[in-house]
Amino acid sequence: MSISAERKTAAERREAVLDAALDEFALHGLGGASTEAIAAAAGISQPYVFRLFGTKKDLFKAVITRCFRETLELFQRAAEGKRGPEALEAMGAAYMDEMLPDRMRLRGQMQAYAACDDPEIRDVVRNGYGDLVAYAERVSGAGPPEITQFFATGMLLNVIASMGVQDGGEPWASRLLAGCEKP
Amino acid sequence: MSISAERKTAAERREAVLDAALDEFALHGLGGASTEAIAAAAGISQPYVFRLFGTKKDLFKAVITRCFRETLELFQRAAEGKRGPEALEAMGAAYMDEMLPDRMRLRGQMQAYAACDDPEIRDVVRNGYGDLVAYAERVSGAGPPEITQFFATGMLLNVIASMGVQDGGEPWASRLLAGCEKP
DNA sequence: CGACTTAGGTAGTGATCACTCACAACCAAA
DNA sequence: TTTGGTTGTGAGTGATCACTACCTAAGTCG
Repeated sequence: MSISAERKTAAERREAVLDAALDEFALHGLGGASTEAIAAAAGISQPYVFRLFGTKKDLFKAVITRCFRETLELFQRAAEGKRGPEALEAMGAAYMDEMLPDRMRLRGQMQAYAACDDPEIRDVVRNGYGDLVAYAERVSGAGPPEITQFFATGMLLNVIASMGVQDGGEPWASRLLAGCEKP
Repeated sequence: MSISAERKTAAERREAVLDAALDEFALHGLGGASTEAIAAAAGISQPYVFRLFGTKKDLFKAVITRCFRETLELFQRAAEGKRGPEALEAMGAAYMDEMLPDRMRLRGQMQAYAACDDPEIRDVVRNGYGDLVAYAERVSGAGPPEITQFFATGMLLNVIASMGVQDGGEPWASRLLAGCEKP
């Protein structure tokens, strides 16, 4: 090491790389992201990124896997002790409060959907999203119309946030957002 | 030219490049797309792509601009002569029939949302999407709850198609799709 | 036939890319 | 103190990248 920075466990480094990679992938996508930039942001050398994750695509998969897992945990925390429609409502509120403000996570999610042409990535996304749907169905006991509406609204919110029109600048966006509240 | 292929007008070449670029961008994103591949698919040399469009990003913007315009035209054709809720319904049906099967257009759309960190691209996407919303509101006369549901459902369909789970392979996806039909 | 515009190519630019290899420094246990 | 696993880097590798400078051939019009 250059000046002998402190040694950390590989697990800690992996977390740091995942954090840095989320930002880089979120901003530039799988193809546009630079492993050099990820390494620099994580505070390690670029070869060590490959030592820890093997491949850029593998790193991407690890990032979105963690992302989906954290979203599922967010849902679980929000719905804890609740059942039926109010569980769904709590999950939606938690999503709006904690997920939507996190621009990097949001963009990272969009990059994951966009990269679904690759079969390996598609599998990760499928599993992650499927788990979210399964959990929502199970904890709420709701059927197609409500569950679909729940996830459709979430998807629209993602895109609105991606476009950055959630701050009242565009009247049509404000109207779309108003329609997201349950009647 | 190598063997003297036929000369075309610049406008024709531009269309060919836009077609090729849609595929390439849809599959690999803005950062991951190769102008070399686009040129090859369009049947011209790579420098001529730059002569016609200036920059890779400019080409990307041109692709998504055309994409949004064609979607708007699809809506207009579907809603022709109709007003109120049945206009919205016709637009939704047209979207499912003509847009969803076109995987490249779908993925291209997702790539556009994903690339919205760039302000120039964000502007194009904002305008394109805003036009769609404005038209839907105007022709249907509907307010926030219906319009929001319309676009939220469309967004969910895009993602389901991106994940490739619309063919009945995943039960949870089939349930989500079932919820997309109007009650 | 020239003169001018437009369509299109060849050849190359430096930069950046993901990824590899060999090696070094640290730490723990025998 | 040696030994061996773990953490980490320096220095490259060829490939590919977006983009440019310059040239040529084809149509068009006098």
